[in-house]
Amino acid sequence: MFKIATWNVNSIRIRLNLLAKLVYDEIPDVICLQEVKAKEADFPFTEIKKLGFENIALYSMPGYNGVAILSKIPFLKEQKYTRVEKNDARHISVELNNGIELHNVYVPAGGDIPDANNNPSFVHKLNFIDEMKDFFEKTPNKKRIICGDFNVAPLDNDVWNHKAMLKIISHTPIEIEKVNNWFNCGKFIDIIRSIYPEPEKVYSWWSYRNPNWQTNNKGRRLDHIWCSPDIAQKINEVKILKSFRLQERPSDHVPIIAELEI
DNA sequence: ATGGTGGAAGGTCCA
Repeated sequence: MFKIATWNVNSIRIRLNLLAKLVYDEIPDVICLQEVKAKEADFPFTEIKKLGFENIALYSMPGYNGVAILSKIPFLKEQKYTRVEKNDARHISVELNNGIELHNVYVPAGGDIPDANNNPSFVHKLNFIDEMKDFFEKTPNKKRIICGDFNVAPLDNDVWNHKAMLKIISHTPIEIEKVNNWFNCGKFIDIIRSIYPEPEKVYSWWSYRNPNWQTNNKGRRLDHIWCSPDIAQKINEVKILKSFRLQERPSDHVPIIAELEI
């Protein structure tokens, strides 16, 4: 049995109490965090080790971005990746000693204007996704999990209104095409949708800017867990922990849990 | 019809 969590925490230091709740409630073996927003010297290694995660792989920078893998399972190897020629701290991987190669990815949000000619952030996002596809195409592996905040809601029911969202970054056709190319290059399985297939609406993020987020429920499924075909038939359970959005000082993303038999 | 909120920093930038 292998239990993995992925969560965009939007600052690890602010979210330590909720991280502890996640650990106590779900007892995951591995937690992938995005947007830790703390440089190495400010990262709460001691507190996280006290929660039972002795193995920590961190790729971070001051202020923005930053990804971490917290694990009860030792690492055989870890790697940080420079993406689109920026030391942006958005992609880290570890080889777990249970044979799984685990990638934790934070795809750029891409700004507000859905036009590559007028928005360098959007270009950066598109190039980032292309680079992910190239990377995974060139380095096939049969026991692989890729998870994180991809900042793209690829399916119609990953957003509250498919048609209304087509011009909103995270659901534009060009992003969806690129994410699909990435997805298809490894014949990956969308672990979340394998348990909650369309047309069910599935969201993992609700904007901070909407105080009525619960009533309006205009969420998006931006966070993903994919796996290679070899481990796909052994998915026991997937949970999207929406209650974390109701806690005091929540992240705008909620944790996602997947339990696999490996 | 632009703003709404949150976080890191201690300016504004980013989401």
